[in-house]
Parts: sequence; structure tokens; C-alpha cells
Amino acid sequence: MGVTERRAREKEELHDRILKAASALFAEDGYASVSLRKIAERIEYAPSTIYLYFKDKDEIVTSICRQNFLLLTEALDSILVRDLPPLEMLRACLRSYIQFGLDYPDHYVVTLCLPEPAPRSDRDVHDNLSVLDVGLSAFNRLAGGLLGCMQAGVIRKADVELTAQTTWMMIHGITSLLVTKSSFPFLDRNRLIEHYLDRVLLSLGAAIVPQDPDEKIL
Amino acid sequence: MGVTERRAREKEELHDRILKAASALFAEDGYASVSLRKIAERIEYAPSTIYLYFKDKDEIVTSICRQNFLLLTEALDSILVRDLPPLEMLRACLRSYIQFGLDYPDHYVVTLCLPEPAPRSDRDVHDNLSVLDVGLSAFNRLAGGLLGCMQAGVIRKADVELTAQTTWMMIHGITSLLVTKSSFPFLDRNRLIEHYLDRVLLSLGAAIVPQDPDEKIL
Amino acid sequence: MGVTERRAREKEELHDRILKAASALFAEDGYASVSLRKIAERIEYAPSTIYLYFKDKDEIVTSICRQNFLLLTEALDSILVRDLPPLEMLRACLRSYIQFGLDYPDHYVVTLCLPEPAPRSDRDVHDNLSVLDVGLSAFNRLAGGLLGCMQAGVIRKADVELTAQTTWMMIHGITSLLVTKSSFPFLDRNRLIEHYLDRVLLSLGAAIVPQDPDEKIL
Amino acid sequence: MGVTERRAREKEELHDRILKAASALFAEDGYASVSLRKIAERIEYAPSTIYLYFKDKDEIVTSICRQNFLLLTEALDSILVRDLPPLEMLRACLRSYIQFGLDYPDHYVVTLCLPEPAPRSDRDVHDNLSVLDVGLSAFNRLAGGLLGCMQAGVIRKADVELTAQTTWMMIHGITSLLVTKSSFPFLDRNRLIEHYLDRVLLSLGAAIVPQDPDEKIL
DNA sequence: TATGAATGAGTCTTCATTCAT
DNA sequence: CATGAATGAAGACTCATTCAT
Repeated sequence: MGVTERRAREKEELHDRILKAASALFAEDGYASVSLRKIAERIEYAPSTIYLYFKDKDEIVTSICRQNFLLLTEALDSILVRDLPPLEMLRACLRSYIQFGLDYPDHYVVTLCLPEPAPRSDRDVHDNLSVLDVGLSAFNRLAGGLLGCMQAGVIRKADVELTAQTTWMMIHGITSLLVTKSSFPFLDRNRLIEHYLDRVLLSLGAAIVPQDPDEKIL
Repeated sequence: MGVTERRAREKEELHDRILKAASALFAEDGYASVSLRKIAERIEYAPSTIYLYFKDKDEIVTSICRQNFLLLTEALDSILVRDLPPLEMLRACLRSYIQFGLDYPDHYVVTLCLPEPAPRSDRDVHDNLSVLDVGLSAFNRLAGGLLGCMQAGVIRKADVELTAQTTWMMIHGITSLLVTKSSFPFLDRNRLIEHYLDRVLLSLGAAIVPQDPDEKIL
Repeated sequence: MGVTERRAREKEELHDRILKAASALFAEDGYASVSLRKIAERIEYAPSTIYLYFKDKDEIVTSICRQNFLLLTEALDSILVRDLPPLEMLRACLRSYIQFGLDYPDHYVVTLCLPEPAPRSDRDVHDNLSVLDVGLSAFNRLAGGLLGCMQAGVIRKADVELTAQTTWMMIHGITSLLVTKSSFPFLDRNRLIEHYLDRVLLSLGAAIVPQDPDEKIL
Repeated sequence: MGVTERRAREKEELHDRILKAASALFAEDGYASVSLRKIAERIEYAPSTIYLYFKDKDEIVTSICRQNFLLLTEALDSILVRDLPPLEMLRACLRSYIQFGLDYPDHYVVTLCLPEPAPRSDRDVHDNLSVLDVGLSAFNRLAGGLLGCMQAGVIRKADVELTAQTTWMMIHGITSLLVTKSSFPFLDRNRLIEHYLDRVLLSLGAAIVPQDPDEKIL
């Protein structure tokens, strides 16, 4: 009994170590230079060993994406459980999303910035769907927050799906650029983010007055 | 003299042909499958010849980015020369930006979605800067349009740079997601874009009434 | 005792299942794509388990050859038990041989077309011999049929061994080519076979008149 | 000029060395164990260098087959130019075919015994055809010899194509078995071959009396 | 008896790059 | 100016096999 348990635990451990190594490689060298070889070297196993845990390279990437979306979902959930006024909660969610990208830039890139790989086999279709499923659960948190605001009357009533999609697009805009174009001479990051959030909420019809501490009009 | 001139012209011609070939490969096979070999094959020169015009592969990518920004700049300019009311002109510019991404998805990805390569040598720093320069000239068109609107009083007066950066981020949000996540179940593209533009303008304080043809409230 | 017996029976069962799986893989994917992995997967045992029953991959191949010759022997026997005139019986045997190859093309290839593996160890020598033993018993059926014809006076009397070997070679000629070179523009298969059988019998001195339904002289 | 010539010569030399190395590997280790790596090692070049001369592994195999058929064709031609009586010429051709297999056993196996690889791409189709073309030119020598005999009235008149195909099958039968099953206790090779040729000619209706020096009747 | 884990050697292939010419 | 030849490193992946349990 104990043996079986230990085996299972060890198996899972290695599974995780592979993912962590791959993730770290993303962070260090970027997506393009992640290879099974390097992953193997990093965990000090033979390259072929990885195939005992993952069917192929895509499955590793897919796994990382899934894991990553879960992290995001959790981050959003930790906000949703708090007892905040709807608009503040929405703003906190959006801010949290941005922060998530800043915290895990390479994961964010892998998951949300890179183009989808052209699906070749049936498996790919299936995997993409399952990644999408996890992704959607994060997306739904956002939609929920928006719905709450509409019902509370603090933002304009509108098609929820449409609003959710466009809000996601907006929030992705700042996140992806901050993450991928770090050498662009962006203004002060916090100022930028808060102003951006103001604008997003304004675009939802929220009755807020945009305030920029460093405002230099014109 | 004539000889020297012709030589110079020929030199530049090949330089351009290389870039065009690379660009076409991006468009056809995606970024990942662009290789010096394929570029060389397409222009019917030896792979090694390319090294007479570009230091290495990165330099080609960088060059393409530069070229690409120019295309975008031209597209924007062709709108700016038209005699439109400020707000309409701004909206047309934003729409044109999105359309640019949809028209040249791989170029858009290479230029604006992929993370910047980690600079290793001095050259990289220089090149990145010069790409940025060209990028900035596109960015400035946008800033100009915004300034025009502010001066005309059709949008809220605010820090132009801040407004320009955040507006670009917004418009990049929808463009990048439409381009990279084509399998996501987005709503009807035109509806999405027009609604998005409404929101962007609203977030700028424009006095418009968002109208969604398929509106299903709540 | 009962336990020991059951154990022995089970042991033999798995042994056979391995061979059957390997054989089926030959038939489905061709020789080249047979691997211990796939065999194991098919019988739902671990790859390493196979090593309890076979020393290595070669031993499996060898075993299949043995089994296969038995099938052929049985096919021939089922003809020999019938009460046919000698010449007809011989012709039926030859036709049955060809049909055997057409029915089990991959097995035929493995057994009779591929070159013998270079023997490296003592075991190989032994195994090859034992394969030959089984093969010989099939071969002997043929010799028996020929002897019967000679004794009945329907074919020329000659050295039986010599006649048997050359007859086998002849019949192998058509079988192997039909099996391995299916893209060659062979004439109608049945016409070809019957004509071939005519010629084989003629070459044995049988008093037959070759008849080709589609004959176009010269 | 001299440079260009030398280059071309060197290029062809390496091309040939690759083919020879591959051919030798066939001869030593059998078809299955030929790999680009081993070829490269043998000619003391980097594996990737081979790709400058051959598109892929299949092209090497195909090239060898082509070369091989040419050798066979030449061997047959060298007989056809001799001024022999038709039947003797035919017999010499057939004997030469067998001898060709015995002289180049591994080439014979690769070309004529192994099953055709399943074509995957358009290229394969093309290559197979061109191999077939070369193969057919060898086959046509045989058909020519048969036709000559028919016209001379020394063998039975019959459909030439049918006769040629079945004659090839016969001659392939002895050749392939002698080559691939060298451990089978075949009778004395020369005796076997001459008896076999007697039988082949008899099956064509030639008026010969089979004579076996070691004849032990019954 | 059976296996799960692991491996190392091996497969074909592509690539960016160098260098003598 | 242009190239042909060559390479070494790297890519993903498969395989037969071993061994502790």
C-alpha cells in the first residue's frame, strides 16, 4: 500500500517538476527556445523520460496553459469572495488581471499573446478545447463581475457577452503590451494602469471622474 | 559614376527583395517557419548571400518590423489627409488600425504581439531603438488625432501622451486577440469592432450614444 | 498439481497472445512498424513482461516464422487429404501456396522474402535451425505431392529433392512478386496464376496443353 | 573554368561515395540498419552534408535501385549483343539474371525482394515511377529475348507480355531464394541453376531434354 | 509473475552560420 | 558580389532493453 502511494506521489512530483522546468524556461529564454532537451537537462533526466509523462511537446505547453489559467481564476476568485461594492470589485478584478500578467509575463505570453498553433491532429482540437474550457472559466469570472455591476445599476446595461468580450479585449491590451514591449517608453506604470482602469470603467458607463495625479492638460 | 549608382541601386534592390520574401513567408507560413534557407530559395539566391545584406536572422526580423510600421503609418496618413470631422477621423484611424492587423495578421503578430527578443549585443540595442523610432512615428499619428479631438472639444482634455498610450493599448487589445485567438468564439466581428470603438470613444469622454444593432439588454 | 498445470497453461497462453499480437501487427502495419511497445500495448501488458517470454525481439520474429510455416503446412494438408488425381492435387497444392501468400502477405514476406538475419549468437543458429525444421515439414508436403505424381507417371521421373527445391523456387517466384511488388502492372491475377501453374506443370513434364483464355498469340 | 570542372567532379565524387557507402551498408548490415548517420560516419562527413546531395533517405535508396537496375540492364545487353542462337541467348540471359542476384545479393534484395514502401507524398509516386522505368528497361530485354525465340520458332508462341511476366517471376524465384535463404540446405548451386533453367525453357515449350549430371531417379 | 520507471542510443531532419573561392 | 560546400548543434521523437520492486 505504502509503496503504491509513494510511487504515485513520486510520479506526480516528476510531472510537476517537468512543468516547472518548462515554465522556468519560458521565463528565462522565451517560448521559442523551450525544448524537450533543455527541460530534460534541467530536471536531470533523460529526454525520453519526459515522454512517460507527456505525450509530446504540445501537451506540455497545453498543461502549462491550463495550470496558468487556474492561477488566474484563483486570483480573480480571491477578489470575488471579498465583500466589495460592485464597481470596486470590478475594478479590482481588472487590476488583478493586469497584475497577473505582470507577475507571470512569460506565462501570459504563452497563453494569451502567441498565436494559436495550427491544429494538425484530432488531439490538438481536443486539447485546444480543454484549454479553452479552463480559459473560459476565468473569462466567466469577469462576465459575472460585469453582470453584478449592471444589476446594481452602476454601469450601463448592455449585452453581457458583448460587454465581457470587449472588456477582456481592453484589459488584454494593456497587459500584453506592458508584458511584451517592456522597452517602449511607457509612462509610469501605476499611473498608466489606473488611468486605463478609469477609461475602461468610463467606457462601461460608470459614473466616475477620471483623476490623474500627474495630469498635465494638453 | 553611373556604375557606382547602378551598383548601389542593385544593392538596395536585393536588400528589399530579401525583406519582401521574408515578409511573404511570414504571411504564408507564419513566423516560426521562416528560415534563411526559405528566404534564399524564394529570391533565388544562395543562403549565404543574405549575410552580405543582413548580419543575421534577427536583423531581418527587425527590418521587417520597421517596414511594417511604415505600412501602418501610411494607412493612417491616408485617413488623416481626408477632411473629416475630428471624432470621425479618430474613429476611422482606430478602425484602420484594427483592419491593418486583420489584413496582415502575421506581420502584426511579429511586430506587436511577440515579446521583444532579449538583447544580447550592442547591435540589438541599436536596432531595437531604431524600430521604436519608426514605431513611434505611427504612434504619433494617433497622438495627433487625439490632440485634434481635444482641441476641437469633442473629447475630454487630458495628458496627450497618457491618452495616446492608453488608446493604443485599447486598440491593440482587440486587434491582437482577433488575430491570435481566431478559434475563440468571438461574437460577430463587425458588431464587436463597432461596439469596441464606441467604448474607446466613450472612454475618451466623447459624447456619443453607444448603439449596438443586436442589443439584447441583460 | 492443479496449480502448476494452470500456471503452465497460463504461461503458454500469454506466449501465444504475444505471437498473435505481433502477427496481427505485421498484417496491419507491415514488418517495419512492429515494436515491442505496440505488441505490449495490444495485449495490454507491460513491455517488459514480454521479456519473460521471449529473450528479445528477434526471438519473436523467429517464433512467428515457425507458427507461420505451420499454417502453410495445414493448408497443404487440407488438400492432401482430399482424394484427387495426382496432378490435380499437385496443382491445387501449388495454387494453395500462392493463395497463402496472398492471404497473409506480411507473414509471407517476413518468413520467406526477407533475408535471414545475420546470426550473432549461438541462440540464433539454434533458432534458425528450428525454423528450418518447421519449414521443411511444409516443404516435404510438396515433395510428397511431386513423388505421388512421379509414381503415377503423370510427370517426368527425376531426383525428387531437386525437383522439389526447384518447384518451390518457381512457386515462390510468383508469390513473392505478387506480394511485394503490388504496384507493378501485372496482368490479370487469375490469368497470370493459371498460366504460371500451366508452365510449372509443363516444366515437370506433365502432359498438359497450356490454355490461356485471353491468348493473343505474338 | 578549371575550377568549375573540378568542383563538379568533386561534387559527383561525393555523390557516388555516399551511394557506395549506403550500398556497402546494405551488404554488411542489411537494409534495415542503414541510417544516414552510419553513411555519414563511413564517408567521414557530417550527417547533414548528405542532405546537400540527397533530399532524404528514400532518395538514396531510390538512387541505389536505379543504379542497380542499370547494372542488370548492362549485363543483359552484353549478352544480347553476342551472336548466339535464340534459345542459347535466352538461357544466357536468364543465367545472367541469376548471377546478377548472386553477385549483388543485397542490392537484389533491396530492389526486388523487399516490399515497396507505402508511398506517402507526391514525390514518392514520382520516384517510384522513375525506378519502375529503369526496371522496365531491364524487363524489356527479357521480353525481347523471348520474342526472338518465338519468332525463331524455338519456343511456343504465346502472349509476349504474359510470357515475359511469368518468366521473370520464375527467374526471380530461384534468385531471391538463393540470395535470401542461404542457410537452407539447397543442393549444389550450379546443378540447381542448370536444372532450373532447363525447366524454365521446357515450360516455354522449348524442345530440350533436361539433363541432370547427378540424376538419381526417384 | 509482472511492471513501472528510466534510459541511452538511435531515428530523420532543419537550421543558422562560416569560409574558401 | 556571390556562392557552394560543409558543418555542428539542435530539433522532436521512438525504440529495445534493464532493473528494482
